[in-house]
Amino acid sequence: MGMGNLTSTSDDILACARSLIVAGGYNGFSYADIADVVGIRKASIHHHFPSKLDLVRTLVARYREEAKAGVAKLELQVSDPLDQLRFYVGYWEACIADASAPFCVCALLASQLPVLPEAVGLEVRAHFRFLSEWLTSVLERGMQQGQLRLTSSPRAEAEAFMATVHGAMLSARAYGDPKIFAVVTGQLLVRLALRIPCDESHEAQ
Amino acid sequence: MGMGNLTSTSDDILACARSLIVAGGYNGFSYADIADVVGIRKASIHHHFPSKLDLVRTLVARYREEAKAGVAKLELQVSDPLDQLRFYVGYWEACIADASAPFCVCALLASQLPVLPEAVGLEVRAHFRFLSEWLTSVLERGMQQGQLRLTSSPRAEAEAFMATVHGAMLSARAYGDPKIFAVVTGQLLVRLALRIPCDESHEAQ
DNA sequence: GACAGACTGCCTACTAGAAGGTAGGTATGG
DNA sequence: CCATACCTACCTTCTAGTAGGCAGTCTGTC
Repeated sequence: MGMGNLTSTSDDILACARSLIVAGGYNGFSYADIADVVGIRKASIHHHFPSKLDLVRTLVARYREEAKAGVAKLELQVSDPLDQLRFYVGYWEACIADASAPFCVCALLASQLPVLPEAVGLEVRAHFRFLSEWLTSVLERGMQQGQLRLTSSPRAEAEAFMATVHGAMLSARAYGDPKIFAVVTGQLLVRLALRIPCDESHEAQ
Repeated sequence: MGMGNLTSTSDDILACARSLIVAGGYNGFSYADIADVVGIRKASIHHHFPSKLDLVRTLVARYREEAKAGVAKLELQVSDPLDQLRFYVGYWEACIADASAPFCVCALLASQLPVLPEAVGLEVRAHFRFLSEWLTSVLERGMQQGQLRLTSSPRAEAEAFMATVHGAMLSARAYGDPKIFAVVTGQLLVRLALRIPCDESHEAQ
């Protein structure tokens, strides 16, 4: 077929697999699960993605592309470094609140890295590096503009930022309470913004 | 048999299952995997733990007991709140560095909570609550003693602390580099300790 | 102290179902 | 006519879990 459907079957498969991975990781779903949801047969999935490895590698690669596109768009639309961080955190806050995608695919897969096919592991690692580098650049710029005050190097602070966001996703899931994500990440932002002078003592949400 | 072996077979099974879960989660291992490592047959594992649910529930329950015992011991041996946090972080730093247990069992299981048997999920959630409450009490005491200066409530700060530690485990695994854990958690401790006055500007590692 | 019975730990052998994957067919449309 | 998309039917291997046997060990009773 010459395409035409705005959402092709292979897109449906990828979207379904993504949400299944977000729920239970690489070994937490099967082709049968996808077939049930998408409404096709197992064999048809193999037509689009010969092996599970192909499916997940493609899925993560696409996820990374979307992340890169999202960041690029953010860089264009929002110039203020602190606002960029706010936007990034707010994006996840919304995803977690409406349960549409309550976890980062790569963060979840990273937790099971030892049992992942190597090709997938490499994609996952690449996402971490990308995110870390972007956050580093944002923090660096915020520092140079005197808007953010860091207590250690931009790189180290970026790693801490990323780790805290991932940990906040985990806690929100563990407690079954989306609000905990905002509680944790809110402090992150306040802490970075607070450091403008060293005068009055704000109280964080 | 009247016991006697310091390490019984069921202990071996639990220890093996724990390390397999740390590597790949609930669906990342099978009875066959355990049988291979422990050197018994699959059916013998069912003799000790009728179902996988039994095995993992027991394993997590024991893990929680160990954690509680560890914290109780820490409370006895170390009185200084900041030192307690240092010790806690140092414990994990060592586990990650020597790859003996490079992830918290409950943190890993929490990431797959949606596909976990409910009984296991409840144990996992209970661990998060326990850890959060302990950290809250430590931060609260440190604040009262004027040793730690918090920017938000002890509870919120405890959640952020826990999230950052878990996220640091994840990053260490994603990068395949134990050092990243220390880089992230080091800032956590410095930040809490730094806040004694609001005078000079230290530069963290 | 001998002995039956129960219990424990582990075994071989098996099951039903689910896993990922293949072979080969059919309908459709450029 | 050929490629795409999907199908039915099948295969192999792995999955958790079961049935039943066998050797040792602990216990109570004579």
